[in-house]
Amino acid sequence: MAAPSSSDAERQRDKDRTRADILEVATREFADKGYTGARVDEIAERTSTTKRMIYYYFGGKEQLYIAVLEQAYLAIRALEAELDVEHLEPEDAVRRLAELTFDHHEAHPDFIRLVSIENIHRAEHIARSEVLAGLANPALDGLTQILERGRAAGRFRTDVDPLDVHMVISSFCVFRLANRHTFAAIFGRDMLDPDRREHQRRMLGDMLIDYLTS
Amino acid sequence: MAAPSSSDAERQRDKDRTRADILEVATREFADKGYTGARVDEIAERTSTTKRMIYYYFGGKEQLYIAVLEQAYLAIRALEAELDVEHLEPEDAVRRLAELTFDHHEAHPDFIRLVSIENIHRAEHIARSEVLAGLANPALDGLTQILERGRAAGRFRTDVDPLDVHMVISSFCVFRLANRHTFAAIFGRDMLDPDRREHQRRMLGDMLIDYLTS
DNA sequence: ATTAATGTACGAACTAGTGAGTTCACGTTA
DNA sequence: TAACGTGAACTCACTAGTTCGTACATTAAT
Repeated sequence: MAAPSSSDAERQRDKDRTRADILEVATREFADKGYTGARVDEIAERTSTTKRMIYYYFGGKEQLYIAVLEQAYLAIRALEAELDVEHLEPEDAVRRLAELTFDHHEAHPDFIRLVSIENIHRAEHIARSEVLAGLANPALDGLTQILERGRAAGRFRTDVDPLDVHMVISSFCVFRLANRHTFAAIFGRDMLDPDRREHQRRMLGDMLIDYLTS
Repeated sequence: MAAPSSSDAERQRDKDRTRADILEVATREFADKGYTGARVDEIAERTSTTKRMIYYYFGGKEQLYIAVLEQAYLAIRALEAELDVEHLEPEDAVRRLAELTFDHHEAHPDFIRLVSIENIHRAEHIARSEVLAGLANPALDGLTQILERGRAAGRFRTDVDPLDVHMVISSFCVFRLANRHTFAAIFGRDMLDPDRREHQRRMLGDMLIDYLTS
């Protein structure tokens, strides 16, 4: 993607590439083991560079973790910004938004894990990040407009708050991934089973529409 | 409660009490810091006994953690077993069950945290526990009967699976607690705000009924 | 030549787990 | 009844191994 200043073959010294490499490996390690469980030495070993570079570029374990969080949130937000549901009827727009979130979360399990991990730590690292504290959410803005249109058309109930609806969608989509393992251990059912996927996806949309139009 | 063989004042040597004491402190520490973040020394210090006793009674950090999980799940299940909604109309029963779950989760944040933590670890400890692997769920049994009654009476849609409904209820109730911190950091809203509690509680019930009867 | 980038080796602090010995309650025996 | 034996419950100090972070040396680029 990015054109290196030097030729392709020998890119031994490449600040951006080294940083990106560290960040990618670190994301996997943190998502896999949690903040406390992650090992700086382990990250260093899986990188094409050394531990020294982690401290050189990021400063320390915690700052590296915050950088991982920032990158993950920004990437997700960038994807969300692309969804446009403005042109659809309110009902279809809600359903489409829910389904996009559904697909979206399923496609990014590492992000869900990072969020879970960050919640265990009471979001202390997000709070410490200037980038993330109060980061806007495009999906929520879209939802707000949809609900307003539906309400204006007299088709949606009037006592709904966008953030509450967002919460319902998120909770359903996040739960399937975040609680997958205990759910399977206790109930013996994999919530990500492809055979039940379509049913669950439609169920979420149905539920939202039934509620909003009741 | 339990009558000690010796007099009340000096119960220096009490196997059950020591074990229970360790387990209670350990529950707090694990729920607070996660499995990896929890420190055996810290648990020992907050206990009225010593670290050596933890190893004496439980064997090690991991076995102690599993014992904590087992106790937490059994306590929750015992509470759930008490709820009886058999006598209610299907609609009221569903709503009541959802509201009980709602209250229940809110009242046991440590349990929710332990579940989150266990999911980060891919439920490997639950899988290792003979007590927990495949533990029955009274709430789910109740729900199954309610849905059958509703369906038999021609009032509920026929394509609903009890476990899917359970999933909807759990996801909503768990999300409020489990993702409270990142949600607050990003959106600036505390999902446990008492002012919005009733609205959320009713919303969950409405959504379920609207969906089931549509 | 100067500086940015990188590699290696090491250390201070921490952490789970253990070795070895002590205290207490209680039953047995002289 | 008093000395003794016994095993469970308990204390303290220690160790082997890990983990984050850094001092110092080295290489490449301008």
